[in-house]
Amino acid sequence: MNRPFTLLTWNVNGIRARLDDVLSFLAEKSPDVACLQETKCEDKVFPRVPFAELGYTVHIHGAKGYAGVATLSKVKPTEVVLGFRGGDADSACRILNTEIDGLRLYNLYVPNGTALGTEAFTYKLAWLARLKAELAEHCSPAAPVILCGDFNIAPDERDVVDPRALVGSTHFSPEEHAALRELLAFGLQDCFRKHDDRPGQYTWWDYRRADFDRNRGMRIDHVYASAPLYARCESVVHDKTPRGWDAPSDHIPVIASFGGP
DNA sequence: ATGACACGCCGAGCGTGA
Repeated sequence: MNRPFTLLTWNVNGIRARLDDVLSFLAEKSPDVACLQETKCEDKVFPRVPFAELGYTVHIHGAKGYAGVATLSKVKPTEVVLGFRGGDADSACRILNTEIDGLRLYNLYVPNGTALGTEAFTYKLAWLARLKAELAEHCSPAAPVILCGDFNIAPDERDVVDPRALVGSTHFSPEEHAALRELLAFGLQDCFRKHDDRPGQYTWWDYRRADFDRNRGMRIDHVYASAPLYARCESVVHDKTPRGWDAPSDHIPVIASFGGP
């Protein structure tokens, strides 16, 4: 991407349940690339056509009723990899790895982890370690690389309401923080924190207890960039507008803007 | 402390989410 571009990442919590929201948001913001998570549908029923009509090439990696990722781009990708490279297939449909106009873009839906001490939690940590290994083997931090999506980890105390209340809980454990640190040690930086050091800047709020109205959420949707792109990042916006629409996703869209090289 | 919302499974609660 040897020109300015914008990138959207959004956990939509069901693309069919959120189709009108996503289409109107894309039509208004017109990002060059859009990474969607939790599409929750098989590829054969993914609503490709309306996105194509907005000018996007559509790549999807989905499964029935659960998880699923989609990457939409105005420029057609030169490479598309579903899941991890090599080894067993990413049957959970959590990774869509594309190369778009020289940009290596990982659209990620990191496993939830459920609770500390569960198999799902072990899987989450192993999944992050495997991603780190793949980056080390196949990518260079000197190249333009972006990892974005729903990481299901709040990086630090500014990204949660009450750190003490989360002791022993998933999404904010020392183990998850270590796994994220290890992944980012590849050579990636948090684009949001380049521009904003305030606490309480969340991207997800539970539907229950009126948590959105009380701003009781977490910042778990992130855009991480390698040095050459981090330097070009001009803004990262958490757009709360769609959360005010009828029957919204529990996550809001995050839009990162990058200037020219 | 517990439960609280929502989605998609298919036609009712249930698994999952975070």
